[in-house]
Amino acid sequence: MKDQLKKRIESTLALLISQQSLPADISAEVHLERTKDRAHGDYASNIAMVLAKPARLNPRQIATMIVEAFPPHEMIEKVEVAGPGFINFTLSSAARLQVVAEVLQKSGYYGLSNYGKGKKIQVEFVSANPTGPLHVGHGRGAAYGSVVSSLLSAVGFAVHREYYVNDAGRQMDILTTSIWLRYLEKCGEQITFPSNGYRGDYVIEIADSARQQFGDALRHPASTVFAGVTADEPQGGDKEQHIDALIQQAKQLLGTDNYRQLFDLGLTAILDDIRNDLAEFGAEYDEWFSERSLVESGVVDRAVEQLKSTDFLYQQDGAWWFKSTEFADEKDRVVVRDNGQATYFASDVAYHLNKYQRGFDQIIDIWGADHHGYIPRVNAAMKALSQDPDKLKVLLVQFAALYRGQEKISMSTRSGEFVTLRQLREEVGKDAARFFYVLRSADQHMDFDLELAKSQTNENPVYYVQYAHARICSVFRQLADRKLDWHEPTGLANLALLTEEHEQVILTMLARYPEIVETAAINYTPHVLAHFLMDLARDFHTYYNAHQFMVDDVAVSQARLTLIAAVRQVIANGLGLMGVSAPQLM
RNA sequence: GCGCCCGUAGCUCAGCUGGAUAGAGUAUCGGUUUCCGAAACCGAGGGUCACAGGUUCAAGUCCUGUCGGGCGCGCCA
Repeated sequence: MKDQLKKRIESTLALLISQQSLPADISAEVHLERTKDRAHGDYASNIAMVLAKPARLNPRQIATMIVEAFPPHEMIEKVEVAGPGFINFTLSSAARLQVVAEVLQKSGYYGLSNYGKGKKIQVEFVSANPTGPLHVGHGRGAAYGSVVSSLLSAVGFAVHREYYVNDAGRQMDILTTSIWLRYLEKCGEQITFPSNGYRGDYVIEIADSARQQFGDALRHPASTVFAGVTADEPQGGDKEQHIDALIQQAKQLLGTDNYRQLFDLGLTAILDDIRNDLAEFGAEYDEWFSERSLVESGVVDRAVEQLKSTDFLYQQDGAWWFKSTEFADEKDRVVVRDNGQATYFASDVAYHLNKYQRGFDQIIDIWGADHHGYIPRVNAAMKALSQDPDKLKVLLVQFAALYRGQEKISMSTRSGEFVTLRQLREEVGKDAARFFYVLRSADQHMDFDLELAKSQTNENPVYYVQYAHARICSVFRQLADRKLDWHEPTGLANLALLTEEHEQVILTMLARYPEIVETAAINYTPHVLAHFLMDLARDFHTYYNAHQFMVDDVAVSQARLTLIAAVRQVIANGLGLMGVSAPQLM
């Protein structure tokens, strides 16, 4: 409808120019938008005001010319000039009503489109280090990433959801060492746990299973373990050096095979937990991509070699540096350390190069806002490797500050003092948690009040939307109880009886839904959908309170039932995209 | 110091990429149930869109500066 209108405006303009009513040398893109106020019709265009200056005419004068020359159309009831020079279009009743039949006919498919034309798009999200359970901070990325993926899929992209598993590197060594030290405690050794180790209870649980699996086979006397290890921070030493020394001890005393087995035990336990957690949260993945696989298959080394061949890599102080300042980064970055070890950045370059090579048309990374400083160097590396920088889009999700009432909760994985995503789900429920996370735009800092989210009352907007759905279901149950019937064809045939203001508002909302899905998908703004659903629910509740659906006039009754059946469908579709359930009873 | 995200009602936030009288929820106050679910609805009060300039028919929205908040700036990951 909108596109048809646009074309008609454009051809009207062309007509006016050919009649020399307007100068020939003017041009502007016709912009058409939904009106905020129903008094302004359904659509409005500002084209007359945009053309006023180049045409050297009064905007209202231009608008009047367009309106008078505008060809009549059965779908358009009236076209009029308003305000400073807007052209308002009011749709005919028939045009407004047709959405009901469309919704019911397409049912679960209503709102889907082929905007993306099957283009391959990869969405990588969460990708938290497998060094501990996911916490509520990761929850926001999980909810956001999964809804963005669903939206993109809904508008016709072939979406590939991926989790990058950082299963190589120092953090994993710290985890492995932490597990080992807890294991030694289980064996009866007296251990002073390093201040930089992972302290969560889950480490102790993994140590328990290590004990079951290995018995005392990995046991070494504490005196041997700590022999020659530099002091920890509380003892006046450096905590980083201390933990590094302990890692070396672990590798040496355990030997390669045992160390690797312990490493894998921890990795598997935590990764299984994360997988399970995300699945229960409704965040599904197509692929779990291992960093270690990149390293071990030599892909990282090849990427480094490839960089070396570009003139953007140079050697200094024994290390290899990437000249990212050539691409607007603030400083150059080390790719290979003086000890010959590739940096994390190197594997990230390799990983992103790999994404390009897999042939995605669009690559989306969803990162926590704390990684924003990382964007320029990744972009720089891709440019240096002659990849199209426009294909890569990094979306940042701002932090969710956690509150319990007025009190701010500090979060730290190392110390083990954090609220896990699992705890949150258990307390709040999946539906409320997802809706709450996605309610705010991602680039907005958000205060997540656990007390508020926990409260299973009207304070939580998800119930408001779900209630609208359940309420409609309830109407149809009542109908059956009263031995009445909903006959869809009768309803569709009598839609013209929906003349109430509330009904007109709802019709507009139903028609807007596909536009909302598209907007939300293209701009990666799922909160737009959340807000739409709240608005639609409000419009329905208002309607519900103002009018009866089961009235004596069969034609009116059937028409109204048909309308609310369409509302129910759209709410269900929208909640479905958000990964939130649409209950029939609650 | 530099970079990124912000600053809108008492509080939490929208504001459709520049449009018409800046909106919701919540909180406060007042009302609605012999009637399909009151987890709902209706009404009222509440604003210098941080501040100052600029761009134009039009600025909460764009540009510059100032102030304030969050985050990041390692041969860590």
